[in-house]
Amino acid sequence: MEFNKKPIFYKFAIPRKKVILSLIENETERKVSYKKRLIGLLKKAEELSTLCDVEMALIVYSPYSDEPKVFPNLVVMVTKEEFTKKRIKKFISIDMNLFYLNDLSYVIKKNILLIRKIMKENDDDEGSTSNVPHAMTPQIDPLAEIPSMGASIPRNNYQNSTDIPQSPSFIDLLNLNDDDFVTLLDDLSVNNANDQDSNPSNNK
Amino acid sequence: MEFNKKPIFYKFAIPRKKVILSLIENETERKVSYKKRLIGLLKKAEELSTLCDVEMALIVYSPYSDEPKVFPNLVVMVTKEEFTKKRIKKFISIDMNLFYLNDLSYVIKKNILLIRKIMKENDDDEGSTSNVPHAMTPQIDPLAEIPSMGASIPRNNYQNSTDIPQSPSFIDLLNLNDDDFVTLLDDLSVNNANDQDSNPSNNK
DNA sequence: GACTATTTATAAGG
DNA sequence: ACCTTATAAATAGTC
Repeated sequence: MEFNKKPIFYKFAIPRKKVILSLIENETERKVSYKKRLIGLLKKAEELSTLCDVEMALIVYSPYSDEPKVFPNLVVMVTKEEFTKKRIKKFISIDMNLFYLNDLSYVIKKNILLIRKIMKENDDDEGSTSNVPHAMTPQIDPLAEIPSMGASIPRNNYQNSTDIPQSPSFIDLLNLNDDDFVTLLDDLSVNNANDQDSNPSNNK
Repeated sequence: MEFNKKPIFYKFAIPRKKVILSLIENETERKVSYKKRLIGLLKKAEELSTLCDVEMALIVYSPYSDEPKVFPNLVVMVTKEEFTKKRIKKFISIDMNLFYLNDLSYVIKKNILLIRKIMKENDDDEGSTSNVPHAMTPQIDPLAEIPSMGASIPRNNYQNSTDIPQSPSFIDLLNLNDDDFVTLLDDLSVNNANDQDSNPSNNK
């Protein structure tokens, strides 16, 4: 609490009531509480977003306004693909952060599923015009744990590094220009991929 | 704070640092903070939803999990139409609340815009097959202030009332069965309706 | 995961 | 509706 304000003492500023988690019956009280708590919620959302570098969308519909309150200010429908694109770009150019491997694993799994789907369609058509050679057939289960590369990639502070010694093919995968990258994600038509965390330490 | 726990004193439980609103550089610290603050944010969201009876959607994408954290638990894309449908049903069956008139004004404006749009299309086609007679042409600007009926409708506690004495045509409008009601909203194809609050006291 | 000192949010009153 | 303050609630740092 700040002490640089004038110390006027109010006789009855005594909110000692614990918050009871049920609808506030009084309408005026409810609207006042809504306004205060909306500000608080938006602040908390902004703090989480800033402090922990996560993407989020918050939409609040109230009877007090025609238009919903939206965070962030731009109405963006945040999808996992959009989030992952942003994050991996950040990951490539700024810092090699082990936690981000979860995002990469997401992309890899999505792409394996896509390849599988294309191959299955070709098999169903008895097709020979596949743009995915059968030789590429993955012998691993796309839903199985993808071996974490984190343990073998030491923490480093390379900026825009193109010559990280470990896992060159892995880096090749990341070394995409923007168009390639967008294509990589945007072509994904596999939904409900039944994703599971490949990192057991991840919290759901 | 609870006092029914054993009073063990920790020598260094001293979080006297003010929160600095910038990315937490230390990764472990960041993840710990994320977990705590996510719980806090979800709690705040639930409280606001319960206490003030608003609809909301919260989606948080983090690098710590493949799947986003979503509130409420069911992934529902909350639209103004969905929100308004729920709220007006509540409004009709539970309580005549002046604040909800804002929602009704939203529906009315949307429908006026729809009628206008249909008429305009018919005019463009020089059509004679309109399902909206030209006699219904509204002479009012749909974006103009819709007169608030709040002032003339006294607070009442009628339950499922079908004979509220005031504004019978207004009540007729509300007296829809579920199918009619869904149709009323679902047929709306007018987007970007440039809505404005009809009630000056509404906060944006 | 647990705990607590402190900061932060907010209910009630002006 | 905005300002203030006392208290409740959240959480940073530590074990």
